[in-house]
Amino acid sequence: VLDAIRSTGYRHNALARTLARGGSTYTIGVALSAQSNPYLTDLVAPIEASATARGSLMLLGETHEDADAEHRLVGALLERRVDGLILAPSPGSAERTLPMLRESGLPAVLIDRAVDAEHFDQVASDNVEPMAALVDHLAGHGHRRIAIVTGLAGLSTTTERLAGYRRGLERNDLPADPAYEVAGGSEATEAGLAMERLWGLPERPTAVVTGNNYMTVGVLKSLRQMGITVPDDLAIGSFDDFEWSDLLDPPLTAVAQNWTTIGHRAIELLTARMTDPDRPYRTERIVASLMLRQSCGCA
Amino acid sequence: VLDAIRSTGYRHNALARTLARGGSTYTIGVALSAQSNPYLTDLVAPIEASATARGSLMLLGETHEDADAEHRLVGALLERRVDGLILAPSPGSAERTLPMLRESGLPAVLIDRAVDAEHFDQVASDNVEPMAALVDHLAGHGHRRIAIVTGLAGLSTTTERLAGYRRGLERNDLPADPAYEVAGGSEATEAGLAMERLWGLPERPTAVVTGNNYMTVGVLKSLRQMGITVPDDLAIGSFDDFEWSDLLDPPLTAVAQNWTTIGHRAIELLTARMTDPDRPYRTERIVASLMLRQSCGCA
DNA sequence: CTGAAAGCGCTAACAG
DNA sequence: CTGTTAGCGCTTTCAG
Repeated sequence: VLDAIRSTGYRHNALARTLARGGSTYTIGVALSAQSNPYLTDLVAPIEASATARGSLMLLGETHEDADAEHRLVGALLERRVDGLILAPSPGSAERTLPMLRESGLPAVLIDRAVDAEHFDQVASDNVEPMAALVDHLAGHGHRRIAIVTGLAGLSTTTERLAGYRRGLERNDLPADPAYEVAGGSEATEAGLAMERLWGLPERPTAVVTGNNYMTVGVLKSLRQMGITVPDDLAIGSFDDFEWSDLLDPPLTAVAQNWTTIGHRAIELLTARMTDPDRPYRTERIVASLMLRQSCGCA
Repeated sequence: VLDAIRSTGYRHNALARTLARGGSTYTIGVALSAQSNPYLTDLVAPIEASATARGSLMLLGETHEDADAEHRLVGALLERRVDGLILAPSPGSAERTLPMLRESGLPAVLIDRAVDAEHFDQVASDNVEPMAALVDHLAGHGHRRIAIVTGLAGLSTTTERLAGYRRGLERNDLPADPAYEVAGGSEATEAGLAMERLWGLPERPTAVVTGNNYMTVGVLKSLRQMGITVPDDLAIGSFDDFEWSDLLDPPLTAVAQNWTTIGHRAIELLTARMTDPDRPYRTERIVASLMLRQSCGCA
């Protein structure tokens, strides 16, 4: 019999089994935009570890930060009968994807952007306080004109980090100047342009904070191009850290999100919900840590 | 009827459909070690784009660079009836995974490490010539004692890059000194130690090349710790580039693998094989480009 | 052209 | 305890 198995090249059909059992597929869906998440690896590692532990695989899809693509993707995941879903909601998610997901009854947890605490488990970085702390630190170095390059409008992360920036200004008795809040589009090129605009201001800022890693790169490059010295001409603090930040010139002061923890908590919340669908929804905020290096003016 | 659909919360069952049709699952498997591939995003983007184009999703799994884990993973992928597989073979793949894969008849393409041109389509970087070119360049700067920090023994990439290093030495009439070939274990910490050993040599090298990005980081950190100035005390050239290499201090001269192209070609070869299972096997080598910056001694 | 029936590869609940 | 049968949710074929 076993010989026959060998010679026929027989393989168990997991699909048929699932269908017959009416049970689980041992597959969990992960929907996010890899493009806008360079920390994919960190985030996904704990998810995959936990998946492997229960004999599951990850069905990975790209949302492309697009409500439509996301809707299709989640639909496809639903049809493939994943046991659970981890989703980094795109802008516009709330219109169609989230309602659909809710009605489907599929255990799901939202990551990165916290958008619906009423109906979903969520895990995201605390964006406000760490950004405020970054401003605190810059103010502590004596800066009074601190600007920000903000991300794409409509993203909860953008809103929250901007709020953190303003909170930071306020509690250091610094005036909030709209001219110092420039849009960097969450991406390098636009952020570089935004930086040039800031530098062209009659009253230049002496320090700047950026809303994410891509914008940091854009700002750094445009600074280098303009021949501006960090931190002497301009101090800089980044929201989002790089793996090689201390090899940069100068080493970059940054807020490091704890992606591994986010992934970890996400998969924990997901398994919890899979075992008990009726438990109350939780939104967890993960602390992000301020990594003090030299771009802020520290020695 | 459509109302009923809505109210029942009906969803098409893709599994049942596949079973009934005996057709494809519209899922392609991707098996690699994310841990050892920081370029995951670049690599995966074209794969996912192409998958999306044909209405497929990616079933992603980790090999953990472990023959056993890899074997289980590929088995699970097979049972889930993926339409095709893209695999970055771990060391030891040839013992069990590749034979199994071969017998299964599943369209597959091997990436990153070229290990079996007889029975598989493969896509990998050209490792030899770019590494030799890096040595050429260093020799051109006048260096005569050029060392290498090599990767894990047994990996085809390690072997090939070492071969490239030796070819580079030879064609510049430089002697090959075994003391200058130190093992960095493909990972940062060990590479840092290897660098210290190199520096402790009676006849120190004046330049060093590294076998991958992790080892580059390790070497750079250990250099910084030892207070060695790049490129004055020691010139350095890296196999593997970083997204932010030109922001490093000094900007890093590196061989940049073209991961996007690798992913692109992989998915092309895969679809080609899916449509014609009997076509001859191809191994494609993707050119890697030498990015000249300052760590090599260029102005 | 609509409607019933068979079957995809399995598992679970039956008889024997 | 082994062997048969029904049925998971679909698609396809074949009658009506």
